[in-house]
Amino acid sequence: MASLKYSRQRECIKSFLLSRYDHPTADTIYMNVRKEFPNISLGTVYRNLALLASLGEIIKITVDGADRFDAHVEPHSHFICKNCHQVLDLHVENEELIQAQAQKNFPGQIEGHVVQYFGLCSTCLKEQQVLSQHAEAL
Amino acid sequence: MASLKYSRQRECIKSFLLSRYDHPTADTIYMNVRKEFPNISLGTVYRNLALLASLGEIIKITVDGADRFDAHVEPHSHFICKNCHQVLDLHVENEELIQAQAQKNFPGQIEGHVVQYFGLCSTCLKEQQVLSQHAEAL
DNA sequence: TTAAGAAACAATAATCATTATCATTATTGA
DNA sequence: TCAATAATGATAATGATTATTGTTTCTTAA
Repeated sequence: MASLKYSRQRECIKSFLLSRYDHPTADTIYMNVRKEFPNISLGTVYRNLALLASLGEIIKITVDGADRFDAHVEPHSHFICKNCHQVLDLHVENEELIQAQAQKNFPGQIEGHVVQYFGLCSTCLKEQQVLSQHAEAL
Repeated sequence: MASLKYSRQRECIKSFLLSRYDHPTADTIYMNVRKEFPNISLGTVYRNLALLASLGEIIKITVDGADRFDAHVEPHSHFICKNCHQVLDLHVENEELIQAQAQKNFPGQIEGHVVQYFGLCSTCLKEQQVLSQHAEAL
């Protein structure tokens, strides 16, 4: 019961995600998987993303707007640019220590944590600097 | 232009949020504010929540499901129970240090961060322990 | 005080992301 | 090969949020 059957669509979704490091949304995944399966439906994409996430084979990243997905499951954090909204990986040394620290004050059982950082990515930072130089010049 | 006008509805939304520590959703806020303003519309609630958040007077918490709101803006983190889905406050000593740590490896400009912890709250933890004792007894 | 302009309102339609339904197709194990 | 059943594609439904519209309420300055 509840046994899992192979599906080529699911395989394709997972291998697409493994090839990407930019945390695509369900819609982006849909657009790309359609190159190989022109008739795949968006519902199938969502269904398989939920299944893969429940198996721990991918990670769902809940952010403002549409959820994003990542097949690279080694622990790491994410940086979200408030200007261009791209999601970048960010590995922080010893970040996991905060969980033990948090557990000290907390009567429940902490099983995991996620950290999201916000700000300007290097590209948008440069753009902003250029703009402020222009403003100075006036 | 773009000056802010007082509104009793906005005041009511904010004072309701100040009275609560359980991070209600827009819908919960709507239900409660209706006690004082029976004709208020859900759109007004959303509009004012967005406005207050942009002013920094409240915080929007993006979680799975509906967004939640918090008028207690002192830095603190949140714990989300994976069983009952309630959101609890959690203050972690020195948590802010991870942001400097993260900046070390990152070429952009990190301006903020949020941490969410997951697991079982103390109530659900106890329930689960009772259940597993019953299972042992069989 | 009152008329003009601006901001906020209530009501509701529209949008967007996601989930559910259902008839059909694909996979798997006997 | 064939029966059992999981997965699919198409599409309807849902839930959260945003946008639109016409009306009301403030504010301000004549």
